[in-house]
Amino acid sequence: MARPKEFDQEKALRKAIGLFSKQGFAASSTDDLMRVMDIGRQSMYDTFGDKRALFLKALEMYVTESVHSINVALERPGSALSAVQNALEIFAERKDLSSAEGCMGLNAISEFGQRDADVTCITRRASRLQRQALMRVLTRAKQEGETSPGADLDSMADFFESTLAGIRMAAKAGKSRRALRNTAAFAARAYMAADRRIAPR
Amino acid sequence: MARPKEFDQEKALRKAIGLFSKQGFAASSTDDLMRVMDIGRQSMYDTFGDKRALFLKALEMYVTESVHSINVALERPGSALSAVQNALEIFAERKDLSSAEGCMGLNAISEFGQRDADVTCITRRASRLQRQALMRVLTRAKQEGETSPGADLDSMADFFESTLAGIRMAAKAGKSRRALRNTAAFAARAYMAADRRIAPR
DNA sequence: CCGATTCTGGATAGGATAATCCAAAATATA
DNA sequence: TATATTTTGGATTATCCTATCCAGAATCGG
Repeated sequence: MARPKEFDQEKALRKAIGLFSKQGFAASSTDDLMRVMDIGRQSMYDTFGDKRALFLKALEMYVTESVHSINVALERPGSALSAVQNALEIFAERKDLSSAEGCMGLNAISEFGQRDADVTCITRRASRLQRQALMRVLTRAKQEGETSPGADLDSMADFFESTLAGIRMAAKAGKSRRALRNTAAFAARAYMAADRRIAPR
Repeated sequence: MARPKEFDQEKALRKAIGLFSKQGFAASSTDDLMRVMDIGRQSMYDTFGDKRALFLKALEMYVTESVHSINVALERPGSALSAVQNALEIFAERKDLSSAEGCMGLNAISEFGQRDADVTCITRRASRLQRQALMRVLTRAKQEGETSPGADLDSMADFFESTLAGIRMAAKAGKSRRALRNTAAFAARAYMAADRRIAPR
């Protein structure tokens, strides 16, 4: 047989995620990528294809893990609304929320908008998965009487997603961990307090 | 004397803002810029300096106007909290909130993080101006008894800023105008409902 | 030990890009 | 009209970047 690959593909991808998160796609040269991934040029092209393919693989991996970690929190047993609140507060503690790294998913949306079909496909699929989990827990909250019967779950979901994005951007903008925590806590409380006042559709 | 400049610098800057908002700094070539600004290469370099200087001028103009328009809404006479709510709802209607354009300020933060001192300086100054206006109106709300006496104004301000960022990103991610409106409305109501529950520092 | 495959590293082609230079046309004031 | 300055557009240079190619070293199974 042949010589086996010497590097850990997953680890290398994580390194690439780190660089892309910092610098975005356009500003990350293949030389930079080689350096942070600590592999040869040939290995990089053989294993991941070209720079764009590498970016898509990295993005896929990032958003999958990101959404998963949020959904785990959302699916916590017990009070549904508490799970939502808790998910927000856990989110504000994530270590990848920093000015240096930032969220690769948001960066990708920021850099490509909706112009790149492949990027959009990946982010939208992830977004859909998260939305589904969110709607499940909100529906449960309604069924169990934690929200008013006429609560507008879609608006609540929009607001939740927007809050996450806001926290991510605040982190990238250099806000302190304390500020992120405050924002999440405020949103979490606001979340519970507000639904009572929302008119049904 | 000499021949006067034939193009409107401000208009040209706005065109540049449009392109940078769409594509970011790195992905906008000088050829692209010339084309959208509809001026010659020499005129561009003579008037604005190099690409980076042009970007900084465009960013400066963008964030100044953006913050100003929000602050005008925040300083509306009458109920202070209503002004805050109204500012959110007006914001959700802004025409520059679209998947195609996006917010140039957020794009810049996303692309450069805190690594570029000049970019950071511009965005931070704008952010500070907005924060000041926000704190003024929140302080007034407190003084006039619209919030609880122990309301945590800093957290409220953090939350407000985060909400704006969240709406901007939602727009860039392709959400419908309707979703943006819902998010703003929900946040606005949440905003009023929540402060009663926030513990003082 | 041998053959097959992969790794490493450097070389290189090909294209895009930023920025400068240059010369001719245009337009203001004196 | 004459002069000075700017505009315009093309040509140019030098650099950077992506991606491929190549050759020798390394490592596995048989």
